[in-house]
Amino acid sequence: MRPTVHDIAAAAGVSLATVDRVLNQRPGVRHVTREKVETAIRELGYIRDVAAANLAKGRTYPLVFILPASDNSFMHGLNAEIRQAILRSSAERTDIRTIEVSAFDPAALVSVLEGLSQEKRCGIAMVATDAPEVRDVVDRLVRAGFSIVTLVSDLTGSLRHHYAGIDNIAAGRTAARLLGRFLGARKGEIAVLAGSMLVRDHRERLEGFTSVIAEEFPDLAILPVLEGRDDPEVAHMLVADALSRNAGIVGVYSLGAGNRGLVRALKEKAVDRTLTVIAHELTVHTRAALIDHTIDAILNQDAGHEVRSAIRVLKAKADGLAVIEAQERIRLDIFLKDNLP
Amino acid sequence: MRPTVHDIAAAAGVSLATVDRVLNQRPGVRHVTREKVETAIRELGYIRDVAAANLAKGRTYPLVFILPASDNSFMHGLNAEIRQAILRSSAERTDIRTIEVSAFDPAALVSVLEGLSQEKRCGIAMVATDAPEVRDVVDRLVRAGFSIVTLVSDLTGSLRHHYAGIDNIAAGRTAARLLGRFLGARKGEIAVLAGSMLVRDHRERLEGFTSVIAEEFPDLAILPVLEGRDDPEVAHMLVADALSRNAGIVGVYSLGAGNRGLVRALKEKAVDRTLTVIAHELTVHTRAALIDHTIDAILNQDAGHEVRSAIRVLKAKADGLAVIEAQERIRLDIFLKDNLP
DNA sequence: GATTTTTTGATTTACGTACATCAAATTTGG
DNA sequence: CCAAATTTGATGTACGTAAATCAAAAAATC
Repeated sequence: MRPTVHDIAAAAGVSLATVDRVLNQRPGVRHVTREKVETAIRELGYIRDVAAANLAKGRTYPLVFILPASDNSFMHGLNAEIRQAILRSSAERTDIRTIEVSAFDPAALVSVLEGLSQEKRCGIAMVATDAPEVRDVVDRLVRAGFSIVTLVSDLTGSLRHHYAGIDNIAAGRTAARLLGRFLGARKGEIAVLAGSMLVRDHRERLEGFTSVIAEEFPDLAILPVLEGRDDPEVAHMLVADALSRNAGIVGVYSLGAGNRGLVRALKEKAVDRTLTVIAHELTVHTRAALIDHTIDAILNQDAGHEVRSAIRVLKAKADGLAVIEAQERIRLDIFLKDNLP
Repeated sequence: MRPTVHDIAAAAGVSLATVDRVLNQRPGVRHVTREKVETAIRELGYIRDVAAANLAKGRTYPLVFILPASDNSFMHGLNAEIRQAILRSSAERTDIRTIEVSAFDPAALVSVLEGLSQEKRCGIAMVATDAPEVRDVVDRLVRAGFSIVTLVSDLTGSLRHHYAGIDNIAAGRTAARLLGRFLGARKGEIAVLAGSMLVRDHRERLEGFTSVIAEEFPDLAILPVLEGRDDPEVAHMLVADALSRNAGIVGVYSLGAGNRGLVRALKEKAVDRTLTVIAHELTVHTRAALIDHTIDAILNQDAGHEVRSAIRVLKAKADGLAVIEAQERIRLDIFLKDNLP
């Protein structure tokens, strides 16, 4: 049987009340006594029964999700997963709130975070916009005792506790290798469709992609990046235009959202030529395109996993517990038409 | 706040004791009274607080893992993950035991299961050997109230509650498409290395593989399957022999274990020719081979996820709770050298 | 050494559920 | 209508922890 507070009290030769004071860092314990108790805790390998503690405290975990107000399938999916999590919140003792901020807008994000810093402590999961002022508020919040995980897009160099998202450089590299290998000996040009080069995850994907193409597939040339702003209409226009004007395009890498427009452009302009296409994010549109061979492979991050992982990590941080690292690694899913879920 | 037993009692106009009798299906409640309580439960949307209930009961979840005594990296990994789970068992209230049975031996598996049927109820996670007599015991155990999930290898047609493993047909199909696309226009023969055609997952992978090759890559011919019995030495011998005798081999699909032998054979016999190789299971050997380009892609199932998923499902079944389906889907991981974990 | 302050102990209640006991009420059978 | 059987209520204890109160002991201050 695992030891209880009673065992600790007995082992340390103190009363239950003192053990409680130590465990919950309440004042009024001499240094030496505190040490005795801490030694007993270590030696007996005591671990607080979180379930019992939560029951006694009537505890809930206040969590806030901060999301960009972007109108694309991926963000809708992420929202849906958060709603699912809210449905489970009574069983999981969470109390989840979501806040939308305008996309690509560091100032808006900063003001929301500053608002939170005035409130009582909570766990924060945020899709980070990569800017120094954001980093600063995040660091301040962490120092003030908030737990923060970045979601989908990271904020490297900050004190955030965890990143629940894929390795975007690896994703770009993987896309490049798949494209290169699928094209085999073919030479030609590659069109790259991104959302915006202001977003870190898109920059990283592109970085990974270009470096592998350059290193290992010298016969392929990458055309200037098309920035579709994750908008299907813009994406359609840009891709259709590129395909019309450049007959040497043999492959397309779409590393952002707005793939509905991409697919439409491909069906209009690329019926006659055999293009190899890799896109990000599994949605109804990309899924259909994968099945009808318009797209050859889809790289995906599982929004459900990301949300559940963020919640698990934030709860664990709030309790000062360790997480199972391997469980929280968000994997890059590669879908061909044969392994669709 | 979620409703408690007290709320149910008040709403149904009965005492706490009666609610308790209904909830824990104890005798001594008239039919009409039971209905009243059940109505109140439904109307208030009462859900038992599992944490509090487990605390009160001092409950632990007795779980048994039944594994084949196979000496390969994958099974070692699976074992390691179970040991990790055992380390967490006090926090998760599990009481995990593992039983080894000789591999590919339905009779041995049946006798272990029959032994368990004599003991008190528990949750069972088993690597199934696909045989009618196994199906029969499993069905009997399920009817007797045991929860059963199959692990890695399924037992379709049985009453098992859940399968924690990948879709092996999809895995085979995916391997075929990757190999076909990587080979591009090249024609030639494909060597397939399996463990044993007596194992369901290997049969299914082969089935998926051959069907996609036949449908979509008619220029590729599949050679008779090499059965390496998941043994590195046998695998080495078979693959080396095949490569020596057949100059037309352009690709290899290794759908079982024993890849250490495969890699050795490839390095000896295939230095001069450009083979495309797809293998299953990420181990130290396949990982190194992926990095040095001996292998082109690795298909993997995450043993850690499988074990954790099996445990979550068995616990949920024991409590009569629903599982998050999407969370329990075991995905086929595709690793190129760029997205290794 | 007396007084104040700090530290510690003892005890209680609570969280939501399980489970047991005994008494009281109700139903059933004759 | 009475006795027996069944059903229901009332109550208490337990699980492991949190949190509060008040008394007692120890340490620090003068």
